[in-house]
Amino acid sequence: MSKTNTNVTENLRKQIEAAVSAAMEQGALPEGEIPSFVIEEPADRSHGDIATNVAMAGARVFRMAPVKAAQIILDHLDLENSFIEKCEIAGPGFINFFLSKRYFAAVLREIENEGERYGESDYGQNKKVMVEFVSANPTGPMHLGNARGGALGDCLAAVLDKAGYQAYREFYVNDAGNQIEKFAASLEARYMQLFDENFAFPEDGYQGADIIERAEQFKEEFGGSLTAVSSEERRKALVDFALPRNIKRMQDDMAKYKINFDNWFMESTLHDSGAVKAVVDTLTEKGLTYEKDGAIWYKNKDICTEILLSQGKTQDYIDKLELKDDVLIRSNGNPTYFAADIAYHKNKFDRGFEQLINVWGADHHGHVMRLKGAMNAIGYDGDKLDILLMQLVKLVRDGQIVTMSKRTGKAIQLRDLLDEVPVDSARFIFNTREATTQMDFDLDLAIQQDSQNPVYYVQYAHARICSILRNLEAEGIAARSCTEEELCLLGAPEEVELIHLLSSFDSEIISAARDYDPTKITKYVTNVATCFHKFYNACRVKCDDEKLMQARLSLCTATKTVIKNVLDMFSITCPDRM
RNA sequence: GCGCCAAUAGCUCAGUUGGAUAGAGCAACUGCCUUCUAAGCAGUAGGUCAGGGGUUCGAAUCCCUUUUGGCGCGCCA
Repeated sequence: MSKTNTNVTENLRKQIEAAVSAAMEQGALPEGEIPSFVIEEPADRSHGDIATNVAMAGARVFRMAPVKAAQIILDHLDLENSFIEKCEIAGPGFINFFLSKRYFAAVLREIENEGERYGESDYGQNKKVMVEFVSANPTGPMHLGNARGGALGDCLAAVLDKAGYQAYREFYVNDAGNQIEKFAASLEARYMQLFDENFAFPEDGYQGADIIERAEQFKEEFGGSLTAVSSEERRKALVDFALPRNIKRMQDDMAKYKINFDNWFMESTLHDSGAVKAVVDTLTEKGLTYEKDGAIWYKNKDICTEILLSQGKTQDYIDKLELKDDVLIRSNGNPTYFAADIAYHKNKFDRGFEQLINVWGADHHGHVMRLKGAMNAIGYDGDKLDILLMQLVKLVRDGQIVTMSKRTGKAIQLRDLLDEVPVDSARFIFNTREATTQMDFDLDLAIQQDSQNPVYYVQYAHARICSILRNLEAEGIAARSCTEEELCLLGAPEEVELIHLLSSFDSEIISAARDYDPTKITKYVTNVATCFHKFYNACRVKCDDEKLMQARLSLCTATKTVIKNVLDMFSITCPDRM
């Protein structure tokens, strides 16, 4: 909410509580706990600007019909010096409040004063939050799921910043471990096949065409020099050649997608520094590991059982989960991804982040509990690690679902998407569906540059406002600050609805930050655009009444500010004309 | 088998600390530009909120259950 809005709501809550207390003291209501109640904006404006269910929520305590209790509360309610000019009892016992026009004037003046800062709040108390997202394997090109994760993660971080957190964007590069071995073997096979087509390709190798391309690039630059050396040397040379190029390609793609990570964190640094080994030693010292079949195992079952019991789950429920222990160090001496991940998240906490958010594909959900548990096990707070699970995207083209597969090499890659779809469109559309829901990405629609594409609808509202301002300026009419009296001329339903919506901008931001859900903001700004278009059709800005015209110009400017603040926040262009 | 996520109009989806008559867009039909951008707006039509049970003043929303779909249960990541 705008500060104006917040103040009104908070004051009203206190005033209602005071009224209930007073009624109880005077014996008009039976003594008891003040019930918890809601203050909200009714869906239907004829029910007022603000409504509360206090009388219904307290029906049991008050021991009387909600409508009667509501009247008693109203009798004890002191609304002097507030923005509320009228209240009434309605329906099953709601109390509806009607705001005075002075309130709407105050909202518009606040937006004018705050400008590009409007929408910010100190909700996050400047806490350092890390959002880790995309973190695609550098063994191949990024896919459509990475595109969704990128848009969601980047915009989530933006929302957190706006809500008063210090958000930090990080990309974790898995440049070590098993998949790099596979990458090496695949590269080697593709390289050797350029000289001997019968050279065997590993069964579990990466089949993508990009591997062949890298092998060909190496051959172009260095010829067949690697055919004569040992397999070990050959693989190392190929990985040293291909990996930095793959990482560079991911960085280029992310830059094109307008995502700027604060840090690209290399998994290999955790192995090189001994951090992975150290964390395994820590767990061993705590008695949480054991050896079996030549490997070192982590007692995941014990740790998770303890956590689940503390959450009130039954032993029966836990037994059904069939929790398993996990390997930290393989019998061949190599640490697992899991071991590195524990070290990585320890490292994040050690860098001073108070809250960690990871955006993961839903296919990793089996990994969530064990990682949080491991954080607890090494003395950190697993509850400060939140995993946002994102359902995978289905790509639709010409009404047909296109299945994605790295192995077939036929999948649509993030790069293909960005070649075809405008960045604005991709960033916006990926933020129109909650992370938890499966999403069909309609490629034809996203490419379409017309009104069906939601981002154009919002941008159009902004361009329209700019056009109005331009036209009036050409006639020598400049927008100016208005007096409260002038702003109180705004009273049409379309004007009131729009102001209401504008006033709730920072509460929308806070709500999106709290729920880790940036899609709330794309929905919100779409709603702002709709309300503006309705206002535009119902009320002419340019008119004979100079004061009314200026008041409407103020409303236009305030709307422009909110739309621009949202689009800027999401790194989506905000054109002045279309 | 066990677990996680989902199911709302013909299609794509909104709709949470439980609230008043369940909403948009697309598709169909009807209107609104000699005045600020028609990439817009207004209206008509379209519903067993997957089925069933429960909790209570009140359920799309919370609980149980059935069905359907996606995902996961590795010395992969």
